[in-house]
Amino acid sequence: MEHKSLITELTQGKEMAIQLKTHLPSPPPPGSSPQALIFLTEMIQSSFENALLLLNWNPKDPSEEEEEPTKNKRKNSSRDVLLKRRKLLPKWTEEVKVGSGSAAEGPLNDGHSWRKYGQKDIHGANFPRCYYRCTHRNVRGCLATKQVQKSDNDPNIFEVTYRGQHTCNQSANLGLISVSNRNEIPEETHQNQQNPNSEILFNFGEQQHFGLKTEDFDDVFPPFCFGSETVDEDVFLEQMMEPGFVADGNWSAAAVSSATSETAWDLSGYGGEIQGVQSSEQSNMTEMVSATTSVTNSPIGNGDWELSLDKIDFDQFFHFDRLDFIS
DNA sequence: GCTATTTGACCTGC
DNA sequence: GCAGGTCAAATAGC
Repeated sequence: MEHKSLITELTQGKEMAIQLKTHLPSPPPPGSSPQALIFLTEMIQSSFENALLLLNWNPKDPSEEEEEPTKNKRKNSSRDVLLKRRKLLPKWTEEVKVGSGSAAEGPLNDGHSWRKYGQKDIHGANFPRCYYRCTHRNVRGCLATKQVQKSDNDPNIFEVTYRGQHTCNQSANLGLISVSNRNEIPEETHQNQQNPNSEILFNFGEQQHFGLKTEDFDDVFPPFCFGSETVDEDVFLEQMMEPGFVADGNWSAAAVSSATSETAWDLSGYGGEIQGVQSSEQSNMTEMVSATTSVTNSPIGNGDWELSLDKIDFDQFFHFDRLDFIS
């Protein structure tokens, strides 16, 4: 009953977010970019959708418990729904290079706790693919999964495909994240020409909302924790709306930059063994993940902004999939 | 005893 | 029919 009311409320919230998007002023208010407004409304909508997803998933849903246990649980319709939802989850790929002699056979510690649930020999691949899901899946309904497979070309390289966002709010102890302004990186440097100190690149496949092929950096930028404090999302949203935050394309740098020229990726989560990561196609996000940092063009690239960022923990549903939004 | 891993079976999409 | 992805019972490790 309570559960149902909650779903009703969330559904209404989602619908209102959709309506809000349709009522966005055109042209946008001074100082605001249309992309930013659309992005925000979609963020709101996304949050509601994820909340609904979590509620529907709840394994303790009485309606599910009442179901007669059948021999073949895979026929369960709720399970089918879950599988369909899972298919729609954002997906991206990283290539992680590990040092020789490392314990890389494991799930590659990326700050989240994973539980292996399967391994499969892949046709045409020299190495099997391992399947991991979030340890907190049963407890918190976190649908995040990842697949780890050794590269055929280089056994030291693991292709890690993430799917879904962590809804368990695990705190990945990744530290500073430095991101460069895509506008400041020559096109030819978008791939494999990142700062050698921070060679973690990404492959973002599948879904595109705004064009940029990444959906979720929750793992890549695990919940965007800058410091130990929790997010003040309002502060972030408010500042994100500042003129120039989006319009000049510096938002990403400002949002996740430590404003330092040093490599800011704290890869200790990978056991400190990451030596480099290679990117393949569609690395639209590679420009966002660079050691090179420059936010000088951005009004938020000042000390005050950095200070406020110390408290920012990006919303777990924050989607960096807005190319138009960035450009 | 609890938790994680292994592995064969099952399901789904192409 | 095949390949990829997931489930879940069996097993191992603590």
